[in-house]
Amino acid sequence: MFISKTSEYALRILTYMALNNETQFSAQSLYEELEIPKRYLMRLLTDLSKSGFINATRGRSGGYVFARPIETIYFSEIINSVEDLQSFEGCVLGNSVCPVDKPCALHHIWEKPKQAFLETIKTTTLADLLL
Amino acid sequence: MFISKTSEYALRILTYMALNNETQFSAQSLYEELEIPKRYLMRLLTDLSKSGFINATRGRSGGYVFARPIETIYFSEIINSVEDLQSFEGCVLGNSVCPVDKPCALHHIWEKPKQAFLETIKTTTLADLLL
DNA sequence: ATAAATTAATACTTACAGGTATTATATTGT
DNA sequence: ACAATATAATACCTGTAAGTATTAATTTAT
Ligand code: SF4
Ligand code: SF4
Repeated sequence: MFISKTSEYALRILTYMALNNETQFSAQSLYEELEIPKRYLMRLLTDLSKSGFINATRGRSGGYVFARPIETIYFSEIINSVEDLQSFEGCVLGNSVCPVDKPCALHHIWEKPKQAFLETIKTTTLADLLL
Repeated sequence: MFISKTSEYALRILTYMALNNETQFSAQSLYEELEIPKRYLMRLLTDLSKSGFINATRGRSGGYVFARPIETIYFSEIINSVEDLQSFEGCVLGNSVCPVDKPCALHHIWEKPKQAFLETIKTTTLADLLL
């Protein structure tokens, strides 16, 4: 598991586009490169457009370009736009409120890798791919 | 996301039992402590029993006890018994085979937190909770 | 023996993520 | 103007994880 399939798709799309930012991509061209079911890909693209990552232009020579500089687009934001990042924050055991007084041993055990994950996605932008 | 709800349940059950290993727990008593839908909990318990973590005894004063010393039960094994741990190993972008020649930048970015996560669950046992 | 208390097996239902289909809308080359 | 080529909106379908229901099997106290 880790992240949802839709998150994977969103990352795949935007990281691919980031390699040639400035360039305009059509849904068709993205479909040919990335292995994502076409209609689902198209729906996702309008979602990403609504989320403000990319701008869509319709019509004969339309397509998608980044709406913002890729230096400002964090992985956490991408993931959060298609699934709830909050679900990564909570208790490993899925307790919405911690049932014990002081943190159980499992809490500490999980804390390190969880923080490593969250830190990474919160501090890394699409631009970092090009380094 | 991170891990499935069923994994959360399995961990919640076994970590709770580990606090008083040797003790026998009935499904009823576990239901009263842990917040897991009763019937689902009961089915999970027989699954965990089949997986060899716990032994079930039926009948009037039946219940569940650990089938093995908790020093030998790794979190990875618990999770793997209810969902496929393999799905944590692969490419972040969900590519079954990596489409590029040499690791893309995202690969390195993800590698650290992923390894931290996998390392932890592979090296930690239920007994470590009691430390 | 019988009844009560437990787990086991099996099948069914529900909710939701993922995927598909259809129709509408916008842009542009001719 | 019109046809061609894009994206947008909306509704529907599907597969799977999660949850529920029913009945069977096992053990033990009385
Ligand atoms: S202390 Fe344990 S039970 Fe409480 S929130 Fe942390 S992991 Fe969950
Ligand atoms: S290099 Fe990039 S595309 Fe290839 S497996 Fe790693 S993350 Fe996936």
